[in-house]
Amino acid sequence: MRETYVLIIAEKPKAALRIAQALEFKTRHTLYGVPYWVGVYRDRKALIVPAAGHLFTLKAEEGGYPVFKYSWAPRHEVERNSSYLRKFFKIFQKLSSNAELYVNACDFDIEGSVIGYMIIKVFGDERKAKRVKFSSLTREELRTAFNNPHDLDREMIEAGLCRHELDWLWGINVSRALMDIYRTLTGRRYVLSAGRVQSPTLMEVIKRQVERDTFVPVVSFDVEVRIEIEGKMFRLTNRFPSPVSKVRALEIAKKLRELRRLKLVKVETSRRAVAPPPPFNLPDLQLEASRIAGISPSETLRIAESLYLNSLISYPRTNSQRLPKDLNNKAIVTSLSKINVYKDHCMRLLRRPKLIPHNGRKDDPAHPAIYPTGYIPRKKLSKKEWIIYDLITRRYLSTFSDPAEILNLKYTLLAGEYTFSLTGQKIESKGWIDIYRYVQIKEQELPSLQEGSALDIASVKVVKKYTRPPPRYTRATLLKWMESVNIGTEATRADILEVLFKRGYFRPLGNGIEVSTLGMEVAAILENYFSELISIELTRAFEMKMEAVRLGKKSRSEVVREAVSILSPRLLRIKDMIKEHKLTGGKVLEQAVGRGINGKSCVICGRLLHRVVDGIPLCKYHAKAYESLKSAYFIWKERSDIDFNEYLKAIVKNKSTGKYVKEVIDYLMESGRSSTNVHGSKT
DNA sequence: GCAAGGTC
Repeated sequence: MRETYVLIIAEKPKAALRIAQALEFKTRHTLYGVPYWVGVYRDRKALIVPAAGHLFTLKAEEGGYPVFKYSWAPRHEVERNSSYLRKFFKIFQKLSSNAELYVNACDFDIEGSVIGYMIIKVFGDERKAKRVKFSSLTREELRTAFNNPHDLDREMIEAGLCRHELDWLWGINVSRALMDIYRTLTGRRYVLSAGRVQSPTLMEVIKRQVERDTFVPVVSFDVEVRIEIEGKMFRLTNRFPSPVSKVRALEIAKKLRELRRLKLVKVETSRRAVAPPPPFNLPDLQLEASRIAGISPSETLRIAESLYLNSLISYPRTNSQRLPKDLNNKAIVTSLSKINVYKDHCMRLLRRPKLIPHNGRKDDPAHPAIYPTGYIPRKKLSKKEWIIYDLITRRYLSTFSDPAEILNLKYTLLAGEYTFSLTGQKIESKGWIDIYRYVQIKEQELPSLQEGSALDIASVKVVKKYTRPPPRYTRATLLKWMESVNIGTEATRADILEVLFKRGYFRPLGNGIEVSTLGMEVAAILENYFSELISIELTRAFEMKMEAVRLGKKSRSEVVREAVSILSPRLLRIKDMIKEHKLTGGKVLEQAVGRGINGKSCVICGRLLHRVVDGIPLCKYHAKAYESLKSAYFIWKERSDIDFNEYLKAIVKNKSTGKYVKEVIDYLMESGRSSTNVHGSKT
């Protein structure tokens, strides 16, 4: 009889190594190029074999849509660029035949449950399977987990399978429907897509873009007072409510000019300590790499991945801002001191009795914050690899460093009933900023003045200010938004953004993102026919259903049936619409994507008519722009008393004015409506 | 070909 053994399934090679170390499995073998470890577990021979994430995926059983038939298939057979998975598939195929027991030791989350379960289901025996549960890969936790193996976590597996199925059902069906619509409209095949994460992200960027494009800057007036001390001019900060209107601002300016002098009524100094930032999690790293070096989030992940595979940094796909408790920071810092640029700072740190990191709040059950391993790069890193490595290392070193000490000096000045302040700021000790030098603290030195002294007002100016639209999204800020609403994961967000570019929904515009006409049209279809898919609420609903499945309160098939019952009629409705479009040679689909049709279009852009405002037929964007234009005029008039025509002229040349607003103004001017006060009375 | 989720 052949010797049998326990087969321990790890999620990835790195985890397999850590488990092997914790369980003291000393023998390392390789099969098909995949490492595995042999040792003794609970008095039995055991093997620890790694997967590489999901080895199986869902595959459609038929073309067309609605499609509700799918099955699990090996990923290397289904997906392009997944051939590296073949060797992992083969090692489980080979080593499963003599296994007497299977232990799923993948990360303790729903995906880990699925990764291990699918291997057991395909190659092994579900009846002879156990699950170990640990939330970090530390020796103590792993040993405890392996000493307390649980039965297979059925509900968790069901929840995981359910997540896969729901994402697949929505994603594949809606994508296929979109492609069908565009093939009918244009006669050409485009790859289009929609999904639980990508579609709400598209909508968010559109929302912001429409806000910007329909934005009308609002004017306000303020006074600016300057004083001159020792030949230098200083602008004072007003400590009284802004006058807002032109009349009021002129009044205040006049009074201040008459008063001519200010009295220094209070001198305050204060010291502020700015604590070092926490070590990086992936979103923070992506944001900083973008801010400092202009590297996109997906490229940052790719580079971090390669640094990780070369053992230079720890696991990068983490949301944690906390370093592991048992990390030997002294050894790492000692090692980093061999790299010239870090030498001095490392030496300073090493003189301390203890290195205590300034950990952040965010945590991740599976992995700690990103840190350099102390391993010195053997080959020369590429320029960008070095930037990322350097960022991570400096951030890591800074987190043990002293706070930055900032000295503030504040003067409070009085002229009549008006209070002003003037503040200076000086860095007294740089602390962590010395090593993490990407943080700028503005310094302003003030001449020293005595309380009670009188100062001449050098100038009083009435200034015009305008409100500004919210900024355009960039890859980095959009990634941060996804994180804030909790859609996608550390590993997938950046890739999903790239998908939106690849589909042609997004285009780069400067540093920012612009949504294309195609993106807007796809969004229109989603809004009209699959409204659930465009809000993050679908994710929330998924989460609640997963939770119900995980608690055994609902079955997977029940949840899947619900999804099918929502999707099915809508998909059929799309099919009907396409049929009707073809039959009538009609405009059905044009309307569905928001394009105007005969007698129902915007006079400005030709998009689908939304509303007739003041006798002008407008699409939803120009209608919104027109409304903003009208309501902002009330405020403008109150603050600066100009007529509508002057107002339009001022708005049209303001660079914050949205493009739809400018188009509305052009239309009003050309059609001769601008001289008519939109509120009814002639100007 | 289409999702989102793991990881090389």
